[in-house]
Amino acid sequence: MRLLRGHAAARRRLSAELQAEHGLTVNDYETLLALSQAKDNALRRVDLSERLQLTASGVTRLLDGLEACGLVAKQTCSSDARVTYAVLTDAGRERLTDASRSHIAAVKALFEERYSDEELATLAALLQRLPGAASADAGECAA
Amino acid sequence: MRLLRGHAAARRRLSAELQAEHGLTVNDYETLLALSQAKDNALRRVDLSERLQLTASGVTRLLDGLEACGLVAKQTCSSDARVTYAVLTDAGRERLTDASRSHIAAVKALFEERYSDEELATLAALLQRLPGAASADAGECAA
DNA sequence: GCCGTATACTTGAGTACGCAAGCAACTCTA
DNA sequence: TAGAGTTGCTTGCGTACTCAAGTATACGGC
Repeated sequence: MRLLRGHAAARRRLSAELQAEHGLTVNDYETLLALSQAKDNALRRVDLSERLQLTASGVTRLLDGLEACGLVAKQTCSSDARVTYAVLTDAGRERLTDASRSHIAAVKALFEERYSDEELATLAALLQRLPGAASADAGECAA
Repeated sequence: MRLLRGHAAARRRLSAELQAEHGLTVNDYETLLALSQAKDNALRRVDLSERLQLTASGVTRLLDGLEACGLVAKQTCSSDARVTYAVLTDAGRERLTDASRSHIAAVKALFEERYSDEELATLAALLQRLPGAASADAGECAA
């Protein structure tokens, strides 16, 4: 547990940068990223909660915020009236692009400050096995 | 970032177990553990916040709870009137001992579920370099 | 076609933090 | 020894979650 504790500090640091420069939290950012990578730029709330490792209610409120900012929009599902998709708006895509540059650089810096390329690869391979770690990692420089 | 996301899930799982069985959060547990390892079973709030990677206010409120339960007590510092030590009470030590058995087993299980001994060692060595990761790890089976 | 169960989502209440601001005690400078 | 800065800690307020409970829709068996 203690070994994983640095995570909180790292995350906070990245979140603060993202917040200050683009008005996004890490979860906001990753939501936009997930949507940008998804088919039709849309995802069900359930799938987002899986990906972000949040509960359904967490996702509801996260999206509330992003919807209020106009970065994502709701969209109903024609085949299942229970689901509402979150879709990336143009504003959302734009914000993501803006944020990506500095965020990716920040993540890279954080890790390269401490690890060699080889070590990073090892870390990535191992951490991938923790519960909830997703597989692909494009757009986030393998971190 | 995504690679570290499993951390949240793992932590939640451990915290839930600890909570259900012993009425402690992970931070409660680690506070007791830190005190038990400290000289005279006492630590300054500042040192706890460093070790737990919390802000000073977080520590204040964390200790509020533990003090209310009688697991730690306040103690003034003779040489510096600003500092108040947190000291482990007998009840606190007892609770820690109780909780340790199942918690250590749970942590062990969580990691061994996913990693070999060798991989664990590698992981430990690498993660130790993240900001805020402490060095020694006795009493927590290297996780 | 109806009933039980499962799924998708929202809402209310509670919690564990962080940040900013404040106070008191210490230390350094001159 | 007076001020200026620093350090240790607490408090008020905001936020991002969680869990439990509720609603609405879907779907399988009979």
